[in-house]
Amino acid sequence: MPTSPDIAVKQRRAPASAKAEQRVRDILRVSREVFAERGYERATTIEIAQRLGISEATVFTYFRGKRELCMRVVGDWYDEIIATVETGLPRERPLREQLQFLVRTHLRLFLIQGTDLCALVLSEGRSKGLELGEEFVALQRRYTAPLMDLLARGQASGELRQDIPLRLLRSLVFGPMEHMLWEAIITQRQVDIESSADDLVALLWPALQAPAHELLTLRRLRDDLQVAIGRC
Amino acid sequence: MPTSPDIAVKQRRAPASAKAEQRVRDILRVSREVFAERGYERATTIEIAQRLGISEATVFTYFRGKRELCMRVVGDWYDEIIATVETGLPRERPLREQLQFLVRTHLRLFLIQGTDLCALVLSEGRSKGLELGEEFVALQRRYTAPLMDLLARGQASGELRQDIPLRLLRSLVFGPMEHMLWEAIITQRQVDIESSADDLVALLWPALQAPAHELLTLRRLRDDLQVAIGRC
DNA sequence: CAGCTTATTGAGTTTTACTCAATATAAAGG
DNA sequence: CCTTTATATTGAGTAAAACTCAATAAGCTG
Repeated sequence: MPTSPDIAVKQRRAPASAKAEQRVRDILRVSREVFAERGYERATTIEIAQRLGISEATVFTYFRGKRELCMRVVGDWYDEIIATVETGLPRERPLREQLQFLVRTHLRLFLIQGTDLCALVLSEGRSKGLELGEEFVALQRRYTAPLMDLLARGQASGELRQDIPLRLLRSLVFGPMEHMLWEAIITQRQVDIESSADDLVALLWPALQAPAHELLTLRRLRDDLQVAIGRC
Repeated sequence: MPTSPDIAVKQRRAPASAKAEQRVRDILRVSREVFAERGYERATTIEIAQRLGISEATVFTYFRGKRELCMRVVGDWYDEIIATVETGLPRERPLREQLQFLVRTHLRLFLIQGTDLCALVLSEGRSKGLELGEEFVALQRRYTAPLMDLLARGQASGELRQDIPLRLLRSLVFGPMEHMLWEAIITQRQVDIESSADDLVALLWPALQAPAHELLTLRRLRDDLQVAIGRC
């Protein structure tokens, strides 16, 4: 359960003692359940407290408020995903495989957890992002870092097209994934994760690749050949 | 200000008289302003009432509640976008231009309106979609219909690849657009709409096209040639 | 055990969505 | 013009939920 201090929203009380730390962990654990089950609006601080058998006020001694609590829950979950991606990414393999790993892992983690938390992150992560903008932007940056790195390496090696800003390439990858996830949630459809991921990569790859050098080379070959044949 | 009755959320009181109709329009107009300025959570029914110089209770005689009011606001705005797209789409022009029109119009309408309403639609549209699921799904379907039609025509004519489900192609187009819009909102960056739209289309088009026949043909040519040269 | 720190909470306050019976306004009929 | 009836508006309230705080309990240390 990795908790990165750099994005951690400051709590009301610094959890000095072991007991306090345990409380914080407990509250976060139960909050994740409640937020996932009910969504942000319908989740109540009193329910979180009740499930732990503590007073509502205790929750507020450790967290500034409901919104901040939710951000911590979302942030911690992101951290788990980021860690999984960063450790598992096969950096020595071809770029396309790395992209495939990224997409697969992303979809799998979001959908396996159940669509509940996924919906929370996608919708609440957004609406709340506007208000605690700073922290959310930082989180988002760290979250997209592995992909950005991959894309940058691809551009540097000439394998990926360099005529489009990185930021747009990122949108091209994350946008469809989020759109797919959201669709899976609202239509309640069961999706085949692996094949959807592979389809998506198959679709994205030609768009990301440098506008076909191969094609240009081959065309020139053909034209030369025709000239040569003409001479005969 | 087109209001489509098929997705219109039923109001508390059927607006029989001209006066009632005017009230509904007034409330919707002001609600759009307030929701855009404040977002869903921070918008209050009392502020909407105050701006109109009426009692808060009046709002509730015409609308079942805050959520429903917000859905009407969002729905009406979507209707305007849908109407603009449907009337302006140049169906006789090449497919690529039609796609370009779609993307440009979409980005322009979302960003020109100011990012406020855009943020409301993107974030609240989502979180609230879960609860009033039915109507939202229907709205979404109508909203994506012009693109779906375009894609279907392209697949039928063989211009667009047929080995990927339509639904995924849709995600490929809408996903990045929403991602771009969202990024524009949270980073407060001013984007050049036209050039971003064109970049995006340039990026999407090769992905949507049928996997290059030309390329395959040329590769075969090259290989044959190498064999022939080997024989000499 | 005394004294100090830390943790917990009961009893509030405030805000806000939402209700409803009562009142004001407009329309229709004679 | 007055009465009746339908429609429109609202003041006064309820309920729920986030959040506060002074007071109390628990834990630790010398």
